[in-house]
Amino acid sequence: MAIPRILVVDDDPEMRQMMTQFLRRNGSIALPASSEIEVRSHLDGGRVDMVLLDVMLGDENGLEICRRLRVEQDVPIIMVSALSADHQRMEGYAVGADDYIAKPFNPDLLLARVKAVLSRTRRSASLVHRRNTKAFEFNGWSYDAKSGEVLSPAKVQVTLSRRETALLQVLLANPHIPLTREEIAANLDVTGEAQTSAEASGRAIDVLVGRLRNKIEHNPKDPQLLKTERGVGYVFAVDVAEVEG
Amino acid sequence: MAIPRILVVDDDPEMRQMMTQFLRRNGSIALPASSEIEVRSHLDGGRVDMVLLDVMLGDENGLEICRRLRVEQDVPIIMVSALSADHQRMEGYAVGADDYIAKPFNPDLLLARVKAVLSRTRRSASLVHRRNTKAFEFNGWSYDAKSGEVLSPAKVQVTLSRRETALLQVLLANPHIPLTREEIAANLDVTGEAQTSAEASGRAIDVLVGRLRNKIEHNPKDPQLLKTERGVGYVFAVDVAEVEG
DNA sequence: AGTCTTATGTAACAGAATGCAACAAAATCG
DNA sequence: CGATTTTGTTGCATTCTGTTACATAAGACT
Repeated sequence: MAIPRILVVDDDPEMRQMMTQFLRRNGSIALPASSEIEVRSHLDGGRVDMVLLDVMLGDENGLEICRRLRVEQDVPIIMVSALSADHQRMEGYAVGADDYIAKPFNPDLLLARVKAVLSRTRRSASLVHRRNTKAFEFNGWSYDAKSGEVLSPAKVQVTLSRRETALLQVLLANPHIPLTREEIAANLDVTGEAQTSAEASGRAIDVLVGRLRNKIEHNPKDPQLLKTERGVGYVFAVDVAEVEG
Repeated sequence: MAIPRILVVDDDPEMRQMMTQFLRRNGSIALPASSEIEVRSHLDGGRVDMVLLDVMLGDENGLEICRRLRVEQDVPIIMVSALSADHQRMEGYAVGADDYIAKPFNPDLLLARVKAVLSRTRRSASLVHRRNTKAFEFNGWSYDAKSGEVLSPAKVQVTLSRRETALLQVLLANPHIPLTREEIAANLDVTGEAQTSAEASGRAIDVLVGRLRNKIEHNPKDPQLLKTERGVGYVFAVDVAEVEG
């Protein structure tokens, strides 16, 4: 599965930030939210693999939200709360939560539970869904995201390093959109452990771009695909077609 | 679903009796067991919807049993233990338990959790035929967890060492998820002993990975299955299908 | 145009991560 | 116990990636 996307719902900004940051450091994409409206907009809009839901949300009630979501959607929910008395926990399970964690919690324990719930979801999903592999085509080139294979228009296989592959993926996801070096760097790290995206010298991306150009541009000195936007960053300047893998 | 059949595994007769009676009073069929052998005979023989597994079983280790069952069978497991410290709980989740309950517990809470896990299982499994034994297929290869047999796409049997088998199991359980060396090592051991898993040289996993590659990769120099995530660890980069065992 | 300033390209280097062969230690088996 | 297999350790080769320094290109301003 791809990187898990976790919706963190808490009305206390400090708590919310703590949790999102921790999850991000441990390889998830954490989406902050503080109200039912925000939760719904996320669930309607993009993919969300799990919801961490605080029980007390100011004037809203987490248990109530959980109950409603359970009826409408099939997304795993872990309740988080300062109320740890047994009957409180049972209420959590009663409204259909997949797990219930008492605050304050050990972050590693939270992570363990998140993983447990996710792997359960994954386990069952693998039996039903079929992962459709993605492949891309651009200007005669093709890139198979599954195998990581890159084929030139002449069907010659080109080997990209890990970082070069990541860059290509970022570009393919954003064709015709100029990206700053910061944006590129931020999106490159999404693989596994998110590093501190503190780019020391700032030129790393330039060099990386140069290396990718050497591999996929017909004439690296006069790039047709990966163009420079002076003063801004770089653009992938051709159309990208997404095809079945 | 019919009345749930729950396997209660505890070597303390008093505890076992208390739990089975409580579960029976609350509408389940409770099957007592006190050792891994008994567990297996039940799982092989009749239908079992869930296992309540004590962590300390005299000279046997509940965590170890859990880990083995997880690989071979697809039955929900709730660990039960007097050890409630956070890291103990994490160990429980780490070996794949669906939940972890500390003794002494409120019987009603136990019931709530049992119901939660069961409803989860029901939700996901209702559409598919329920199977007990596990076998896997990936890229033409097959692995039968029960017999430990590995067959190449050409149906040639390959012999893996114990450690190589363990590594393969860890990978099959986490396809497409980058695993750090620490995560791999932790999941390889779980001998129940000190979870310190102090990897002395840290390179043991690298070598192990290399050895497995030599056996299951078409071209070990250019791995298609067991790929390196530089700076992170390793990934099993193909889809894994669980098939009838 | 000519010059200055800044941004980008890139070769060379360095440090780190990984692959791997060879050896050593440990476990297994008879 | 010795023979065999498995597993961990070590050292070196290779690959990858960021940094640096300098070359080149693009504007900006006289």
